[in-house]
Amino acid sequence: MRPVQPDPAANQLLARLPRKDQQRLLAECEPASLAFAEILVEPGEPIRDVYFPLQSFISLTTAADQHNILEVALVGNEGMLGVSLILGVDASPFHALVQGEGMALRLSALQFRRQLELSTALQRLLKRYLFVVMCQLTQAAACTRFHVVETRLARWLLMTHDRAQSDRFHVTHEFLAYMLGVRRVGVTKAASALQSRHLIAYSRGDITVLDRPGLEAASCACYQADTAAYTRTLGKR
Amino acid sequence: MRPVQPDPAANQLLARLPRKDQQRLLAECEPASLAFAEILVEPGEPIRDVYFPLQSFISLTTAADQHNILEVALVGNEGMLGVSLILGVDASPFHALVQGEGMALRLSALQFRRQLELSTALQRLLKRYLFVVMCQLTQAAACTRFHVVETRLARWLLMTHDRAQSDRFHVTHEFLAYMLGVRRVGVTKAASALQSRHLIAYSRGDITVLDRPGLEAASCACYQADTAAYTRTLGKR
DNA sequence: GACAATCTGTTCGGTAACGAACACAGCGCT
DNA sequence: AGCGCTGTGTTCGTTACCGAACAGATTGTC
Repeated sequence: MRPVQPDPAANQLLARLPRKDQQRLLAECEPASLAFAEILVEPGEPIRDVYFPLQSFISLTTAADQHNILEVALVGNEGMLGVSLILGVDASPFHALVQGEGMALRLSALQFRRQLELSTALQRLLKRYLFVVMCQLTQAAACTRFHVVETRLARWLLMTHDRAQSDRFHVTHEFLAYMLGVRRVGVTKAASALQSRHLIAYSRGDITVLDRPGLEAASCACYQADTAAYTRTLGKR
Repeated sequence: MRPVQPDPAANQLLARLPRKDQQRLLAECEPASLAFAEILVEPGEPIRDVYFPLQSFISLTTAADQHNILEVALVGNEGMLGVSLILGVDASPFHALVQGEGMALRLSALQFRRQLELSTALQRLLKRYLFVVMCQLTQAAACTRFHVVETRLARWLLMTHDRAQSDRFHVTHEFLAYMLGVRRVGVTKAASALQSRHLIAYSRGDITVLDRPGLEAASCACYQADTAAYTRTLGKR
């Protein structure tokens, strides 16, 4: 199914690099297959590798305390994991957990730093991406505070839909509850509401997006705000 | 009361710069007196000036929608306003609103960018500070989600206490409610709980911290997490 | 001293979450 | 066929917060 030699343009950040810088970076990258629920980084721990997701996508989460977890951002083929390295800090503020399995391009922290020194275009691009991540963190804080589970769920599904590059993906209510920082019961209620409106369908962890525009209408403006920040800072394509 | 020629070391970031870089930067700075409730930046708008607070401090807020506002970070003499410029983006993800009036050192965006080019030490320092801000945003998201008003209020008071450099500062319940994203009634209830435990005293907008250790015990671990992230990434003093 | 403005305290009914527990249904395994 | 695991649905009582409204208390102004 998957290309043996992954297409670099499958990652939107890489695709935005000038040919020369792109090739130099790709020469150092190795394809990595990310398994579901794999933990790539833990906060405090030094970042060993950075990842440019192709079909995979990764949740960034934080813990308020032992049992209270919250997803604060999602990284798919539009971004990268390990941006904090460009700030000269080799730690991560988040947990990083594979949400959607698939391929990514991997680079050691050392190699990555060397590539950064060699390419001002790469620096420039990733700094701008980091700005987008900051916008997303900010948005996440406000959204989580003010919006009800159902609209937050709709938003989450949209974000995942974008990154899964498929109308179907695998997530249980239990897992969603974990990401949204609510009880499983709350997710079940919200999800069945969306289902009864024929926006999604699900069964035993398989979620299908049926009506994308409807889902956008059911979500809060935070989704639009995120994508707008992305295109505004990084440009249209 | 205030020094005519402000002491640069009153800002902890500036104090961390090597003598030479510090002097070059200070030569370009002009002292600015920030008035309460002054708006320094709005999201989307280009950043005209950056500020290094001395005794003043500034709230960074975001809006989920028209009437739902939330503070996501606080900038005092330990930080600066306008960090996003180091990412090569001259927009801000937040509103910036003066919380505590007082002096700050101001620099135009243009001058600031020039200083950045001249000083790798400044770059290095501010990148690390930006990392700290990311940690704070993350923490804010989780704290806002999971912790009750009373502990969040305690945390807010501690953060402000640090930056006000005084046991007393002026904030009404109304304003606090705005920052914490809750109703004024909720703040009144939480505040009177803290007061009845003799941790704080207040009257018509004047809040006095009576028992700092007690307040720390009443707040969530998020406060410690924030300060820990700061000292961990920027070093002890 | 009267008045207005600001700040704080209290009340009401309503709601969206919470924790805990249990019921059941689909699926794979032997 | 029977069993167990995983995922979903539902219920119970409880809690923290909501919006709205009003009451009192302090302060500054004329």
